[in-house]
Amino acid sequence: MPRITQEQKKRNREKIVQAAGEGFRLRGVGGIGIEELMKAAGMTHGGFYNHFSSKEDLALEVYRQGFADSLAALAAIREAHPRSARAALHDMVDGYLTAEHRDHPETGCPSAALAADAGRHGAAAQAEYRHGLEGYLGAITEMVQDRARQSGTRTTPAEAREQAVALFSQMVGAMVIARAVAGADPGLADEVLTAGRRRLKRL
Amino acid sequence: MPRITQEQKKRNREKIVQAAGEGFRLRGVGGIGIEELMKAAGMTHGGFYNHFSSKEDLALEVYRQGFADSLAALAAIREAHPRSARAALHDMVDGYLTAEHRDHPETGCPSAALAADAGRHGAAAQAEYRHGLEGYLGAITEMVQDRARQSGTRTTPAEAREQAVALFSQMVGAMVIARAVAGADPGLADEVLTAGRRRLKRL
DNA sequence: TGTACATCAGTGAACGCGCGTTCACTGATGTAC
DNA sequence: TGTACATCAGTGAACGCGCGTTCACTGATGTAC
Repeated sequence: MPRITQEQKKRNREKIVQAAGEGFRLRGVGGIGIEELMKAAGMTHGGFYNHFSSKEDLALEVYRQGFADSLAALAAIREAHPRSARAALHDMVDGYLTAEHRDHPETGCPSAALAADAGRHGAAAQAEYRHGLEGYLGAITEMVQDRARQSGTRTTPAEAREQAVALFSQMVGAMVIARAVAGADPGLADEVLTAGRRRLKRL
Repeated sequence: MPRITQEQKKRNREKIVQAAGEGFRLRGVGGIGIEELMKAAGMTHGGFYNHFSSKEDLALEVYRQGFADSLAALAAIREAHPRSARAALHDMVDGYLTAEHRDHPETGCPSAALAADAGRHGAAAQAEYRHGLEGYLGAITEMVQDRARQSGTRTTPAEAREQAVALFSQMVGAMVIARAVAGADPGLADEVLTAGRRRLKRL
């Protein structure tokens, strides 16, 4: 049957990245093989190297796209609250620390699902992760600054940044722990998410 | 040369758990093989199954011992500050969110190094992790209660527990993120740890 | 206390298996004229 | 616009490799008498 259209090739590539985005998040980069990923994308495994030079190369693309998606979602939240960064931040926290997000790592935050992997992989993976995280932290920092401005509080850029970093750390930590115990003790997992939500909204 | 003393067997088992504790934390449970672990413990791989029924069985023992060590370390901190739970909590945070801990996962907190693995492994691993975490959260909750009592603040047990859960989530999240970016951007990693320390000590 | 023997911890080769990657092949697509 | 041919994306078999686990073997230990 091959050869196929250039557009079809592009679509196939996207399907591979999509399948890997979900597979890597669910089971770790090392936890799912290329054969299974390609099957999920609707192809056989041999063609993988027409799209990527290696599995690690695919992982980089997954990080890139994961952060791009997260940033887009954050931008949508901000646009939904043009007058209140405080409301946007609350929405962000409430959307993040949910049972839905906990039970579906495959479509969720790349940091919560892949940060441990990133730390263990090569320099390129760490660089890609760092770049994505920096962008995400930048967006949260802006939200914190906007909130301060809107409430008339005086806040230095360094303070806003520090608050954003701490806020994000807490969201990720609560999600990682909630997922680790979700199977054995859903009540404890809920408690972890609730504690995070309540504390973060008290600011 | 075999057979060996019963005491020697016990010591060999401990060496395997020790090697696995470090290897699993550094590279994940799936990231290091039994042959390499046994070599690090000073043996060849064939004897592994005289001590454990499977690799997963070894992972359970690593969780168990990791939490036991963490709890013991926490108890030591509390004993060093018999009159001030506040000082003990500060010590805990300052000891946890350090570059030293970030750069040495192999001897550090099991949650920061293994929680992502725990969530992906079987029911037994999750149950073991849950049990260890529950014990650790209980100890932190006591410290928060002590602090409230010592400062004359009125705090319900539920509030203390919630604070403990949120506090621990934040410590773990900051460490996971700091480790993910440490190789690519040590400055950012430091910033994450510092933001966590400052925010947690402001309570 | 001394002797005979059953036990069993560590050794190292072997097992089946799945992994990431390579490759010869196919035939529709893209292109040069 | 039509024709001839080079390109190349997907296929499926094959590669070497490392994994978790098993096993026959060895010989010092533990035990029964």
